[in-house]
Amino acid sequence: MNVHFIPAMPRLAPQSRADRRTQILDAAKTCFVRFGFHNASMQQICAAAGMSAGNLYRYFPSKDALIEGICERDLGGAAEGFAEARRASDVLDVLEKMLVGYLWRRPREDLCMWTEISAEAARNEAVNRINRHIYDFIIKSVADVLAQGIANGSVRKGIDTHRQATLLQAFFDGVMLRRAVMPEFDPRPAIRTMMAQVRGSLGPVAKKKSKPK
Amino acid sequence: MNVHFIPAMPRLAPQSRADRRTQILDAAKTCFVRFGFHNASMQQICAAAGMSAGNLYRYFPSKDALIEGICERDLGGAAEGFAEARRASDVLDVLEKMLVGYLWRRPREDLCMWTEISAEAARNEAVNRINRHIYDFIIKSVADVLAQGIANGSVRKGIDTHRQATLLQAFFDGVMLRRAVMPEFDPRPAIRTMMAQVRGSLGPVAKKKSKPK
DNA sequence: ACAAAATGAATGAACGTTCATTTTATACCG
DNA sequence: CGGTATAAAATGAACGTTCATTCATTTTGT
Repeated sequence: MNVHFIPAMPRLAPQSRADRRTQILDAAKTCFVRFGFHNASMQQICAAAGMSAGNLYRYFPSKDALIEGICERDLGGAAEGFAEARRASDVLDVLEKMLVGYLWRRPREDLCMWTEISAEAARNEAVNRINRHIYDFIIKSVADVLAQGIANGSVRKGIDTHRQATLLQAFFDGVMLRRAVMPEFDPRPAIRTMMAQVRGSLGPVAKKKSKPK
Repeated sequence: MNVHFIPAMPRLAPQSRADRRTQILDAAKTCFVRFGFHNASMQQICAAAGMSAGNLYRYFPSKDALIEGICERDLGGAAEGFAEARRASDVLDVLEKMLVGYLWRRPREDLCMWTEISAEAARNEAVNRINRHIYDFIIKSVADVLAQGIANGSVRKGIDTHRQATLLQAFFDGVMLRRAVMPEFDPRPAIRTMMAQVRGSLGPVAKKKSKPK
């Protein structure tokens, strides 16, 4: 029995492990959207992933871990978007485009998923941490974009970028929730109106009402 | 055994039935907030209501019915608030006060509850109907209040009241969700900033930038 | 005497997770 | 090349709970 020792063989098909994980996350996302986080059973997710329960648990230690996985993946995508936005010449324009991109062009399932996660975050410690992480990232990114706008003249000086980011974030969440609940809701008019108002108060100075120093 | 017949006695302590129902709804609300809709067990709700399971089912036929009951009750409360708002002289002021009232002064548990219901509405037919009913009512009420503002001069003419209502509603939902998830979040600065921007675009005409006809 | 009100143990289904087992793929040796 | 050893990959039945709902029975109020 005793064979030499540690011949070792850390075999594992090079990228196969990552592939399996995305395959599982895709299946989980589908199930969570369709049935909700609590009503989706692991067996359903296993079936959707074309895989046995025992094997799935080799890649994710629990149902909660699946949410974590999904969030991390989506967050990565958002990071790219913001990186582009910071390079734009009119940042309010690009913020509006991003809103439309996430709230309208994205498949509605994603919005349902995020809504689900937000609700879950109100009482699930682990999910709450993830949600805060995402929130902090978005607020920071939007504030950065606005600061960039101030630097390049597309946004008025002296505004509180953090507070404005909070505002836009709340609007985003509200529309997300609405569209998750009402598939027929078209968020584009609301987005256009919202950004028009934001431009009114953030846009480059309209030269008016200056207290002479 | 055969006693006369139908001596009948539709006894039931006059208001007792309604009392029991509110008692149950209060208990259910507490549990839903603390554990979430799916994780709250009927046995917990029964215990909180000080009542056996069998008896509870005499008043509500299912767990879903409890959600319906809670929604209907809260909707009644909101109706009163809007009725007052319509009588105000500065409607934007009163809308801001209502936002603070619902998003800050109200116990956070209510916000958690509504968030829970919204998420559930994304996939539960019955809850979705209720949610739409509430949404329609709020949009209509806010639009009415704005129309009243136009009538009494506190809101600029020519705006699209329905679209503005949609905007405010989305903002409301977003803040609700944020506060449900982050107990320490203080929504008042965001509300103040939001309403300042709304005033900028809806307030009585600031006499400026008029294209001479 | 009687029915409404209330009880709470029982029921049966469903769930997340585990584990003893089998399959698959590769590395090593002759 | 072929055979064997090895461990990773994968299986799926089983486990122990938990839960919404029911119902035979008792209590209460008139």
